[in-house]
Amino acid sequence: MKRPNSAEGRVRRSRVTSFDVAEAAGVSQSTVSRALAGSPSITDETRARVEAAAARLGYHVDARAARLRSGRTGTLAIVVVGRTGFDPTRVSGFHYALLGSTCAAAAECGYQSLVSFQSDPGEFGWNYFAQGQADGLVVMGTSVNRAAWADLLKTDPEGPVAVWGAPHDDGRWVRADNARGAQLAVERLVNAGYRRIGFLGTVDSEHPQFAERYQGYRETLMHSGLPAIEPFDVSGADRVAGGREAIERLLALPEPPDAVFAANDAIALGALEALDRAGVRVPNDFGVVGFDGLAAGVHAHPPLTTIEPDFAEAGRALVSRIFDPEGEPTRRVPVQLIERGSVRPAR
Amino acid sequence: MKRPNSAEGRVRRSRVTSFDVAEAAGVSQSTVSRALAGSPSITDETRARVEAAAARLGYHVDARAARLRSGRTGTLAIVVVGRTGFDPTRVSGFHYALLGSTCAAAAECGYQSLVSFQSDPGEFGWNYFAQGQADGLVVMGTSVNRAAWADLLKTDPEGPVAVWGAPHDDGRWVRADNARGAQLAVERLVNAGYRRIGFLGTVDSEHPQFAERYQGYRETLMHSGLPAIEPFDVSGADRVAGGREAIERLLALPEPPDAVFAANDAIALGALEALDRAGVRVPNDFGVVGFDGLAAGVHAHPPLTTIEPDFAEAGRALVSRIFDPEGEPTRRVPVQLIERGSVRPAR
DNA sequence: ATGAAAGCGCTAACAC
DNA sequence: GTGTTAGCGCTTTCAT
Repeated sequence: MKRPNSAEGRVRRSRVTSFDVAEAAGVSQSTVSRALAGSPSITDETRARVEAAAARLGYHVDARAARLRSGRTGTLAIVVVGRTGFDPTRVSGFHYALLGSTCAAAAECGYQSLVSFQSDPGEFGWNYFAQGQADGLVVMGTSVNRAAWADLLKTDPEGPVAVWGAPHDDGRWVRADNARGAQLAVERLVNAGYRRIGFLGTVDSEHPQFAERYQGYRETLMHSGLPAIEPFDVSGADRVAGGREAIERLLALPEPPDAVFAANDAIALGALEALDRAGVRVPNDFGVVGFDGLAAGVHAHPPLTTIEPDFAEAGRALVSRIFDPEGEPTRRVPVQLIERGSVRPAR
Repeated sequence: MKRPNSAEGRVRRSRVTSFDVAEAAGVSQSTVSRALAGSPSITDETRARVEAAAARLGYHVDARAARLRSGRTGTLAIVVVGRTGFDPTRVSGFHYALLGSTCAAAAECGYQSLVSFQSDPGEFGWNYFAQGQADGLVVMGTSVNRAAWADLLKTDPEGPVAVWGAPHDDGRWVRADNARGAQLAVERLVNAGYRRIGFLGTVDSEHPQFAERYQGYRETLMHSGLPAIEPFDVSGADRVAGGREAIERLLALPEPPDAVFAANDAIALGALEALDRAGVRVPNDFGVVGFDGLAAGVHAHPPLTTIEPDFAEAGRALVSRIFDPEGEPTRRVPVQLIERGSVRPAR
């Protein structure tokens, strides 16, 4: 049994290698590798001996060597895209939750998660494949960072990629079931007896998620025989402020709505603030439903009723788009109405 | 120039290697390595030639090989510890913020972040060093997960470790400046004219952070000539519910306090709810200060005044404990009073 | 079912 | 300042 790694009889090897385990277990080094990798062609008895020896010596497979040799990394790269010019880690609670779920989903598949927060040109980097750092890439973040999404599209890393939040449809996206969410939200408002239901959020091609929610809002209202209203624009980076301002414009109308479906929870939270300030009683005189299931909504006044995507499923959908590209992976993540308190009881 | 990696003249190499770049640039492979690694012993002219060739061929250093050879990984492992029995990714916004800041701090030092969420025995794993997966380990999370912290202590991974949230003092901790935070909070309440100021939070050896905050609370009150009160216990996994219940007990007292410093924002948020429900007007008749700077506090009713640690510094402190163990790294992260609205103006 | 041998692509020690 | 050489520790053929 040759041991190319070191001369026999040295005082102390710095690291326990598979050769040490092989020697201790009385097998060859390749048997150690196979036994520990769970190869079916190894006797239970041999495997037990190898495992015992490994445990005794405190041996652990060196991931660096395993990766170099096998070409795989067992790692999923996750990039969280923030708003240009802002601290890249100050992303919304929604993206943190989605990040967590994606890490968990990766772990379920035996993958580790390499996480990076990026918001500015110059710090963009999707090059995980060429550098042998990951076997897959998930990019999630705000659609408003045009530069980041454009850069991703341009770079087009050659490896499996899944995306949440991109303003473009390049076939790698996973999204909430926005149509269904809008339907749940609007039906709930209708059933509560609100009669003029508005939509808070910018609707254009750069906000496909919002556009889908608006579309669902329109269709559901039509089915209910109620009028859909032109969306109240919420532009600007600060969604909360945007929600506030939208409500101010809305209340100044001759015939203001008596409820809104907000394109997301940040907008809804701003709306709640402005309504409170204007003395409008929520939910009695005005209903609000958000979208995202933000934790902050729990402590709002009143607590925000919202549409929450199934985060665990969202993580799994992103991961499965990458590691089971054959299977028909979910692109639409199921959503749920979370009753909290910004909509009065159904009639 | 030998190319052990492949016979010359093969049809197509699957991967561009440093040998290809060397050939294209007319230098040796090791010069390519040095040039791209930024070695100072390479001429600007040579480096330029190498970089041009690398760019032309689309070459990128293979991290797997570089790591195997150098023994380093350029990676920081970050473990987020959640509550036993709960979804490991449903951790508080505080820990998500700290996670983000730590990733950012690691990136500042040129390190990548390998993130993992762990909450249950059986899924614990701190073994990043033996497996050659990371050069450092940051563990952060809730002190209530006894099993996790005990397991970390027992396993004692042999490599640089830094910790936030552990109930034990093993010399690797980084924490908020809890004493200073408590002082800022209590002084603010005193200046607003509240006269019976309570503390919401369990104070025992398993909650060193809370104990430090209580200690700071006591000392500041003494300096102000006001009475300190025995802490209102907040046990149970759900801090928000705990805060609610603590307020109920507090209000039932013959001489209830007229303000509280809550050991953290979750407790404070629960307190705010219970006060609202009881018809106590905050901040006019009752002051509340929290701790953590939770985003949810912004939308509470009223918005929660709180003590916020400098997250960016917290991340840097954790990372520097690992990568500059020589320098005297910050163990106490500075805090700041964030005025929001749950304390009335100072007199 | 196991062993022998061949590298994965790079960094670093050593020469010059 | 650059070239030569020797592995890092493993997985994976290919034999047997």
